Amino acid sequence: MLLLTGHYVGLVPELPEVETVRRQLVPLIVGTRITGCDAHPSSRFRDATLATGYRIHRINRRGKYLLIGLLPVPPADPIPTRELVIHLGMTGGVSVCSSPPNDPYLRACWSLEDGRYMAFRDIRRFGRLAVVATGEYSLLPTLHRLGPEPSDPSLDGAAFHSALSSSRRHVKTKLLSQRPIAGVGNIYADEALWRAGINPAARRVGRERATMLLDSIREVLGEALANNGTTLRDYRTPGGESGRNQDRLDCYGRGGQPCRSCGETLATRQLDQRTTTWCRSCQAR
DNA sequence: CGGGGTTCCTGGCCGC
DNA sequence: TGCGGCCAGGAACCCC
Repeated sequence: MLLLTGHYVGLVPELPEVETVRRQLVPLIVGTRITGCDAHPSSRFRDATLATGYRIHRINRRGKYLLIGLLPVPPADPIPTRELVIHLGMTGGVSVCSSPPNDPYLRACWSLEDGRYMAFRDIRRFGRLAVVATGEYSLLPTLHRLGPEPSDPSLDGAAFHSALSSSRRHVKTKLLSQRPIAGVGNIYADEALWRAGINPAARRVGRERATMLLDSIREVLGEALANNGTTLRDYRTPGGESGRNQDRLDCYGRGGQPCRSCGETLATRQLDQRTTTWCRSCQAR
């Protein structure tokens, strides 16, 4: 029987979805030792085998990256801890199951000491994983230079405004870069910009509006997390439920439909190679 | 070092 | 019904 945690198909996992997966995984695998691994030969996945022999002692998250803490067995001194870093990409998902999965999209499968398996499946292979020395992220440039977590109390309006002011790129593109703040992808960028009334193509955002945008990002991500994430197609939690946030989206995916604030038809266009939906009236330049 | 463009993938969907 | 073509999209990567 397959127990799925974060089995995403056609969904872009952003911070709330990755955090949902993290919370589901903690009680299932923390404390367990990895005894073996089969991995897809692609450089995106073959590092999975390097986790063999380690014990999983914690699961953290930074932005959209899952950070699975590994302790050597037996413990060494000093302890050379490592981390299994997983990015779900667009269609990646992690599952824990009691028999070997038979799945054409399986990219890595770790056997656990208690006879279970942890599997990473990823239809489109946009995900990737790596095993690194703890905190050593130089081979993962986006993680290496990742902005603060939305929950970071030191991230205030002034700091966010400063981070947004360091270049003249479109504000939405800066959000997607993961530099001003970690974990925002296309869905929640559109949602937060709509809520804050900021045009996605703005290149300068004043101090006051930057504070509003930061508040909107925190609200949007928090509400999505409370709803177990956004399901656009086939995401299922271990109990087989969908996330519930897709019904709450006000902007993303609603191009051509009326703005829920003013009634104007929402517009859609490509902005820096990303589909972008916004309200020409509420989010005027 | 920043920014712009390209690439990786495949199921789902649309139109003929 | 079948099929070609297009779309979604995070982040690495390459080049200027």
